[in-house]
This record gives sequence, C-alpha cells and structure tokens, in this order.
Amino acid sequence: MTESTLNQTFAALADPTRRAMLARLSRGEANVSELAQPFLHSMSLPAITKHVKVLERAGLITKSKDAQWRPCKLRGAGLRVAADWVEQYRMFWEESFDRLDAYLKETAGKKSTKDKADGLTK
Amino acid sequence: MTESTLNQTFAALADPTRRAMLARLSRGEANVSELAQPFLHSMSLPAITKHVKVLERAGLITKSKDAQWRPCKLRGAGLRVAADWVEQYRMFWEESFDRLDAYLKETAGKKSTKDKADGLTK
DNA sequence: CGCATAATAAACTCAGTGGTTAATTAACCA
DNA sequence: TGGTTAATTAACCACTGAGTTTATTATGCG
Repeated sequence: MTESTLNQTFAALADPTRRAMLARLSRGEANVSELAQPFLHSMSLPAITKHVKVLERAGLITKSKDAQWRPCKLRGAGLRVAADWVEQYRMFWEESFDRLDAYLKETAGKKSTKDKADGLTK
Repeated sequence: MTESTLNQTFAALADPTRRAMLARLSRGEANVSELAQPFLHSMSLPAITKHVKVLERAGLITKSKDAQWRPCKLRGAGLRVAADWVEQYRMFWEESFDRLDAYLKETAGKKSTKDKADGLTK
C-alpha cells in the first residue's frame, strides 16, 4: 500500500458528503443523480460530480456507464486500505494493559508486508 | 461519534507526515523535537508544531508538559474513531459472497448506536 | 429531428492548509 | 544573571479543495 493511496483515501473520507455517499452506496448501486438527491437542497450537481470523482480516484467506488446514467458501486478494496492501516493500531485502543500484553503475544509472528508500509513497529 | 470528529480524524490521517508521527508514537512517547527529528531535513520546526496540533485537535494524541519539553502520547480512543467508522463496511471487503452472507447472519442483532451515526444500513 | 434528461467541463471565487522566516515565551543550568 | 534549548506565535505566501454559474456532451424518446 503506497503512501499517496493512503493520502487520497483518508482525504476522501474526511468529507461528510462523501461519507454519506458511501453510506448510500452501502445499500446498493446508485447513479450520480441518485447520489445527489439528498444534497441538491444544499449544493449543485457539479459539486456532486466532483465528490464522486474524488471517491473514484481514491478507489472507494467504481463508476460504469448505462446510457446517460453513471451507476456507482462501493469498492470494498478501497475501504480496506483504510481499515488495514488503522488496524495496525488496534492494540492502542484495547483498553487494558493486560490485554495489550496478551495482544502482543497473540500477534507475535504475524508480521507481514503491510507492517513496513508506514514504518510502524509492534 | 459526531460528524465533525470524523472530519478532523480522517483529515489528520490524510497527511503522511502525521501518519509517520503516529507510527513513531506507537513505539512510545516522544516530545516534539523527537517527533520532528526525521523531518528536520525537509521542513521547519514550526511546521512540525502545526502537525502536532492537528493530531492533538483530532484527538489522536495527547500532549503534556515536562519542563521545556512536550511529551506526546498516542491516544487509542482517537484512532478507534476511524476504526469503528470503517469497520461498518467490513462486509464489503470480505471477498466471497458466501462469506458476505455468513457475515450478515453472524452480525444480526449486533446493531448498536454507532450504526445510526453516519446513516449506514446493513 | 428536436427536446428533455444525465452528467461533465470550464472558469471562477473563497477559505483553509502546509509551508516559510523571524520573534517570543518558558525552562534549565553554569 | 545570562545563555542555551524546547517549543510556540505571528505574519506571510502559494496551493489546493469545495463550492459556484454557465456552457457542453451524450443518450433516449416522441
């Protein structure tokens, strides 16, 4: 996983409009105007187009063609990028220090490529 | 979990310098100049101060006082905010549709408050 | 064809972010 | 007290991001 992918992924997730779009897409495919519908009272369609493009470039959704429509689909692999990164830190929110100790033992020897990606050491 | 917390959290994570700082802090406490050390060849100390402040405001680290030093510590609860949000989408990267089906059954009845936070429906 | 709908493109504004340098605060120590 | 180290503040600049309005492309349909 490359640094700039993480940059784009997290930046994409930092906007509430885009998170809402992902939430909408978690209930199934939707084309751009369907994604836009909840927001048209507060922003224009071109603004929506831009948000969609950000999500697409971050790999969080895919967009296809159906006549004049552009059905969008959630892309699990994109979200996994964020999940995998943050998962490295799980031990820091497993509250008890006993459990933290247990965690360290539990995960010993599970080190893999992703551990090197952002310089994190367990 | 409020929307603006998620905004700040993900925005903070979108910068590689800040992620590297978190990685450093995962190996233990460090004061600002220690956090700065790997970056002083490419940016100034005030720039570091700003990054630290972003992490602090996002709740990803805490900063305390020790004479003229400002030891910083990773704050698990902050990272958990991101983890919990993205975890809602786990089913979308569990590749097989059989497993997805299994996942839906497995997590039935586990619905809690956080499910409402960002409008996501399972 | 002519028109309506879906979506994008272009050009622009404005605010916020990430960086700079220079100055300042705060604490320790000889 | 005066000097050194740690860190922050202030003022500034360039760039990007999120939004706008207007214009354009592409498709389906009567």
